[in-house]
Amino acid sequence: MRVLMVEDEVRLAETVRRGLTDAGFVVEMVHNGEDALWAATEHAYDVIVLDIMLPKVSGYKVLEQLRARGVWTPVLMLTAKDGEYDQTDAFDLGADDYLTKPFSFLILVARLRALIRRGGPERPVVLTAGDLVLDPARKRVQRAGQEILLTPREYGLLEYLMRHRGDVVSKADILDNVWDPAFEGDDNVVEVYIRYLRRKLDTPFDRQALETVRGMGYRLDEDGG
Amino acid sequence: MRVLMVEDEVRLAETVRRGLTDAGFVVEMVHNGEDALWAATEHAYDVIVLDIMLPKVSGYKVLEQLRARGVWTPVLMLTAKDGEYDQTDAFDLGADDYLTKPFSFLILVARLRALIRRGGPERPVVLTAGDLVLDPARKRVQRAGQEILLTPREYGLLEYLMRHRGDVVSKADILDNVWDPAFEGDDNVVEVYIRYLRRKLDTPFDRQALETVRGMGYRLDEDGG
DNA sequence: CAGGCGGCTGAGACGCCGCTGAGAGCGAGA
DNA sequence: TCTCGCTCTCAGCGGCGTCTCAGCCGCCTG
Repeated sequence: MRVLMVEDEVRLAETVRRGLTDAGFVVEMVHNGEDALWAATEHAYDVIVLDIMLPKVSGYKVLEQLRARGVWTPVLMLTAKDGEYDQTDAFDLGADDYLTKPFSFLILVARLRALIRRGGPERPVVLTAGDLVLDPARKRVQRAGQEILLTPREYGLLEYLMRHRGDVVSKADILDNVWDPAFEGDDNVVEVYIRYLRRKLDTPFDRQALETVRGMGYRLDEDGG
Repeated sequence: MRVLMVEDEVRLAETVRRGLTDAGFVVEMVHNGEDALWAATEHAYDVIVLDIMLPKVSGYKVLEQLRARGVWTPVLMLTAKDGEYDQTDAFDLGADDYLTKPFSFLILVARLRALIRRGGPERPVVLTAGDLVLDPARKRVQRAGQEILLTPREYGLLEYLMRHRGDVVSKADILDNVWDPAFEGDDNVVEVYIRYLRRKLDTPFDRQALETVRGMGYRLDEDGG
């Protein structure tokens, strides 16, 4: 279970490394495209985790080079929501699977296992929390099997919360990741949209998935409340 | 498991050959269309991997010739995203399956296995959504058994929607994939053509297959509305 | 017990999104 | 050359979605 991790954000890299190690992977870490190319050609890995945004050589270039050199190790690519290759499906770049930042660590592990086990890609799956189901591809949300109609902003907020289900996320985090980065308005919008979600997801079902953690932010219950 | 590989890019050809050999295939390699024709008519292969961009005789011509000569070996075609046959679905050229470069090696192997095993393409030949039927080979569309006449642009849009039926596709996605990549105009064209399709497919039958998902895009109902 | 702060809520203004009809431009065919 | 069909542009509109605002509630602290 040897993993090559290519990621330049040191903080993120470190936490992921620790997590993967705990999960039983042997992790090799490099921080730029050049080292990645060298490591991947020199050693044999079961899977490569490749950030698309890298200094010097972009992740995409690395992948291209690897394939050109006959290295066919499965590659899971990390893409940023607002990055240069924003809209592009990472499959188009020849990756075997991909995740969009920010991503759930558990999902990362599951995907890596799937890549190693099946030697094949797995389409991004649906996110669940109890009887709450969100399908990113279809932009659909269900609670207890019943379809819930959301506006784009509501959907974006819920997707973010579900990708971090169980975690407390601050209003600042939410604003950074769900709203336009240039958004300059008040935190209050988040409160308003949390309310909208509660009206559609919690109240009608007499449940409480969206929990307020006073002074800290919000948490989406892993079991759907 | 005999594979005939037709590819002129020597680097790529070599690495793929090595990979396929490792995967247990017996690989025969030729580098141009003439040799491909000769080899394919002279020997029996389980599957042919055919690059569309070839010196002398194009991959498309090779395929045409093969079929004309009664060689029905399954063909997996390799297409480039920006190539001459750019927008064209390789299915339209009579291929049994195709991959766009750059491609995942694992997917290539999976597709080849599928082609050999099932003796047919991975994807169904005719696309359906309820009583909506689209035949890519014949460029024909029917609703409830009744033929619908579409202009090329309308057809292209519908085919794209049907290949992604059930998913929400954004206007940007549509523009990228149905319109000329260099198209610089307004999103509004998409709205206009959605309207045209609705007039022909939905209104006369009092149905609604084409759903607007405000702020996100459009979705073709899997059941035809 | 009082004050303050964080979060909740209802109402409402504004602007953007998508829809629509008309028509200009263009190429193919008569 | 004229006609016809297809593609795309444009501008007006209606309405939904987004966000602001002000007042209120309740928790926490001193």
